[in-house]
Amino acid sequence: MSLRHAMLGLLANEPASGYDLMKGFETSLSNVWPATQSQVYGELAKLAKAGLLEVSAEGPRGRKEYAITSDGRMELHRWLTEPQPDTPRRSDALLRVFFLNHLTPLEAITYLTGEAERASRQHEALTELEGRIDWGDDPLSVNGRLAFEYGLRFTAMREEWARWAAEELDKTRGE
Amino acid sequence: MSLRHAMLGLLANEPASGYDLMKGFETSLSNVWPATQSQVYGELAKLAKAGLLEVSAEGPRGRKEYAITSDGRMELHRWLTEPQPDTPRRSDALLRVFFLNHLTPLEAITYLTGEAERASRQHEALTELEGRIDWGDDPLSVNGRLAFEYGLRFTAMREEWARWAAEELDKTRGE
DNA sequence: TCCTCCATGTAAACTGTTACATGATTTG
DNA sequence: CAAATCATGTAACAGTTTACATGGAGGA
Repeated sequence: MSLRHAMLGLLANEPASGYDLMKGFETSLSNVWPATQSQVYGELAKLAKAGLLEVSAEGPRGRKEYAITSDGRMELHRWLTEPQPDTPRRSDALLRVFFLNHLTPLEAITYLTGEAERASRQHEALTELEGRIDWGDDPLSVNGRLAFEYGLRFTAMREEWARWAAEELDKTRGE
Repeated sequence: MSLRHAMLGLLANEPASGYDLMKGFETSLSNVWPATQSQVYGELAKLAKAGLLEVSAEGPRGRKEYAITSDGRMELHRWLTEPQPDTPRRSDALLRVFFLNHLTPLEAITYLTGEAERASRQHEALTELEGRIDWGDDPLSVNGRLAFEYGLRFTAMREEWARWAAEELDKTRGE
């Protein structure tokens, strides 16, 4: 149910078309809340119908620029400040860990070192991306940096854990 | 698409009914792959139809016990060893971070310290749970311990990050 | 003219959540 | 006999993904 809030958040900075929003989802938000074009256009219509957005301008090629309404801002604020539940999240990667005993010890260790490498690659990709981004003083940059740091810490943690887990299995294997 | 693999994984240890599986989803797998009763019964039927499971026994109250077939084991093995993509994951919590500039600095800091507290509570809940579990030598325990350690590291990382981020915002606020 | 980018939408399939509905068996 | 537990299923709805479908505008 957060796609709508991602869209409200982007439109709270400036009015934009569905096409413009897609660029936001493909770049800054791609690691946090990916969305498809189908979803975005569908949700724009729903949000406009609900009065949280309105068409603020029309351009060539049927372009419709949407702006957030004051109801939309209220909803965004409500979402940002509502009490958060302690959410359990799904994880493919961890699910596999539960069933590692159905592999040979060697295969299991291969899986875990693979995980470590994936995390490491993601960490590197983030570091590289961080260097390429032109960080400014604008709000999206300030918040983007916080999210970035989260990504760095998360990938580092995952790599360390996977290496540790592989070693644990390796120990057991010897017995 | 991993519900089916969670079910195959559980049934690869021992045959079970839908009701039995639900206990697995509510306990060991609850933090990794929650599932509802509706899903489980529906998927059992599909898996049986696809030949990955078969009804191995029937009991009182219409109980049907399912066992994994060799096709099912092959599919489980394939899933465990297939190359993993570097998956982007959705995160409500991080999405909010991107839009923190639409709150007052004080509200934003409140959000982040709230995040820290949630992470801390989850960490404590895990530590407490770890003590209560009767860890054995069975495969689920061995792998469960690895997953547990992941949870502990993850919640610790999240708390540290949120405290750091709150401080960052606090610095900016002073300027 | 051709290619790329801009731009919007619809339809089908799948996954997941919540609520509803039913009834047998065991235990206190 | 009442309550808890065992046990299975269906229906409606919400969110996501993939594929399809169309066409205008601008630049080389």
